[in-house]
Amino acid sequence: MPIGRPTIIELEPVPLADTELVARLFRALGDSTRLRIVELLLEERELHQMEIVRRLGATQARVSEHMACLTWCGFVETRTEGRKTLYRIANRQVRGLVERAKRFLEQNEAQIASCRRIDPTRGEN
Amino acid sequence: MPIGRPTIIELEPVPLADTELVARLFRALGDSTRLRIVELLLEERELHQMEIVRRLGATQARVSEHMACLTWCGFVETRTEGRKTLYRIANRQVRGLVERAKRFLEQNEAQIASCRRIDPTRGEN
DNA sequence: GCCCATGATATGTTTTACCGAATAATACGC
DNA sequence: GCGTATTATTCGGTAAAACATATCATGGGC
Repeated sequence: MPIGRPTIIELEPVPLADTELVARLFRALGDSTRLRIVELLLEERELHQMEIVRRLGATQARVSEHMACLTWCGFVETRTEGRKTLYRIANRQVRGLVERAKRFLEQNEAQIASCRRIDPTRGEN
Repeated sequence: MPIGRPTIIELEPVPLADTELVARLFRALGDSTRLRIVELLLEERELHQMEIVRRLGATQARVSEHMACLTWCGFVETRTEGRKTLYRIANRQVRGLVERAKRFLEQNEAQIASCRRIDPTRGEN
């Protein structure tokens, strides 16, 4: 390989990622608690768990489980410091996904808010 | 109101897309039946409902409901021709979202596949 | 060592929403 | 009009998964 500008990594021709897995990924971000955590971390760079608990006003157990999910799935990375576990967003793609969703929402906010299929009890706004 | 070019409706200055709504959007794509429909339409450009029913091997009622959801939320647009309703992807953003998700998945496939929090019965691969 | 702060896990309950089956509405051709 | 192809709706059952509560594990500071 010749020396020169960094090689542009050719993206594999999409290994046709099983649709079910893509759906799972969307579901991972489809819970509002998890998404609030992600947005918090996008703003704050790095937080430890109890701080997240405080900001969300959720129980510690709940946050712990969601952090495990987010970390396991690769959205978040951890680092230990003393007793604390510090969490941060794992890579740029996460922000990209969330921002794209927000941009889509700008044009479909009302529709999505009132879709009876998704959160039936709350629909009919 | 003066005569002339149609007024561009000013979108409200983004009511800071409530996180809950973003989560809802992700949930809309987080169902594998809906996502399969979306991917079908991304490939085929335009299909009517019974054709989708055939390809998915799902019941008509099920497809009908999911189409309603996708249309209502703005992922899909419809057009009537004779008795048939033709469906197509509403805009480029939809493809963008799905492709970004797939690209993310390329690096986290195994993790997401085995996340016990998301589809517990199927986990533990 | 003990204590306390932090985080993980286990259990039972409740909510969400997907699904199949049956039924209804609609529109077109005749 | 009648019959049929297409799409929509309703309802009961069920599975996924979020949640609260309680409990356990770990690691520092003293």
